[in-house]
Amino acid sequence: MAGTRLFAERGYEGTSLSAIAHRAGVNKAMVSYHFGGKRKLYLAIVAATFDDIVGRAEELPALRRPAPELLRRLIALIAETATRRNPHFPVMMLREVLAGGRHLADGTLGYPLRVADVVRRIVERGIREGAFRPVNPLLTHLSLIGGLLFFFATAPLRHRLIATGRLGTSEPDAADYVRHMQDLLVEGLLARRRSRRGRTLMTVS
Amino acid sequence: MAGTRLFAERGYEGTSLSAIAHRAGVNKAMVSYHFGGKRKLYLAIVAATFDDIVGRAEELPALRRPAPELLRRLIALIAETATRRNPHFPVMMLREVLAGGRHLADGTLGYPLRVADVVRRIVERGIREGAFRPVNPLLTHLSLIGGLLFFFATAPLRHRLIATGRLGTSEPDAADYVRHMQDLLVEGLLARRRSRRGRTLMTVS
DNA sequence: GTCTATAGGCTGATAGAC
DNA sequence: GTCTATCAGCCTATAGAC
Repeated sequence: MAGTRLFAERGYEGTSLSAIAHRAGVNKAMVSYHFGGKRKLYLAIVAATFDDIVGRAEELPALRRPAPELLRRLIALIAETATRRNPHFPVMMLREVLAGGRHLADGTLGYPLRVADVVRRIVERGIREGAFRPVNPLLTHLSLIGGLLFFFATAPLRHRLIATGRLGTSEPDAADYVRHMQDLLVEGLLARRRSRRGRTLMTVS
Repeated sequence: MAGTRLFAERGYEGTSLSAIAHRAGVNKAMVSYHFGGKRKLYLAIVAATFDDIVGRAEELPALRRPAPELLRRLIALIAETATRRNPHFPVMMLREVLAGGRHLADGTLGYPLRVADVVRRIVERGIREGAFRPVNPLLTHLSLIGGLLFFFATAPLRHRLIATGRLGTSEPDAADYVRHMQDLLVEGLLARRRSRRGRTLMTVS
């Protein structure tokens, strides 16, 4: 889909039919003719983007593997989608949740819920099996997905900062970030005998 | 600033001067008169939003406290900003990094860098002191900030899903998420004798 | 199917009265 | 300072030729 990149880079309102038609090498009347207008084109792109990743993620809980391994697999799966299958997925997803689903029909709105459900099933299995400490699955989901989407969605900004010599390092490797998130989550959720948890510090003096 | 909420909810291109003027109860000619146009108004709002949180975060490394505590404080500080000082900060920040800094002048572009630098200094101190395992500070920064911004920026979507009865639970408490992120990060970065790390699983069969 | 031409509306900016 | 009126430009959608 030609408009995917434009919608990802500039958002729904920031992208005009003229720009899409120009990039696709056709006339802008063609876009309305084939997709029924800008809104319908956008919805088709979002659905195609989310369907792939959510469908693949939902296959994971059926595997009879230990929860920590499933969590590692889910992280790798999302990263593989973001790097190879559809580089625009993280930005599209973040743009949609930022909009609060204002653009979306009810069916499309459920995609984030389905991902949250996959994480919930994996985390609850890990707690049941004694591998994870008793942690809130929804909060785990939010930190996991948030950390992953943020990494891939901010790649263009990092490239710009690197090009102007303002980011000390070079672009971190996606595989390194996958390992980082896998280790952070699995180590951070691990059940232990003597926990050091309990310090809140919500108040900042 | 009256336009803050509109820019946060609908983005730069999705917000018109007419809408801002209407919400502020003035004429749209007034907005251009006082701020010099839509772009300058937006830049002023972004700068005001980022200045507060970045400035406060940069005071942390000067404190002579253990690194894990500083990390907990940083998380609490960002959450306090997002809940009490400026509820629109997470969405504004995410929108800007998604745009790759396209809207921003060079000075404003540096705000994310300054937050990353605070995390880097805390993490490097933790490694030096033997509290943290040798972890990449930039990757730590990305997972930390990504997880935090995602939680607060997705609150409107969650409210909508809860209102239509599609999210099983009620809205999670912000203080609970702060504790979750504090525990996840500090536990996940903790130095241990026998590490279980090393499984990559980047390839998903 | 693919194009050009155009309609009708909204945008941001500004001139000018008060 | 604050307003109304207006400008030129862009937007999406579509009618109609081929």
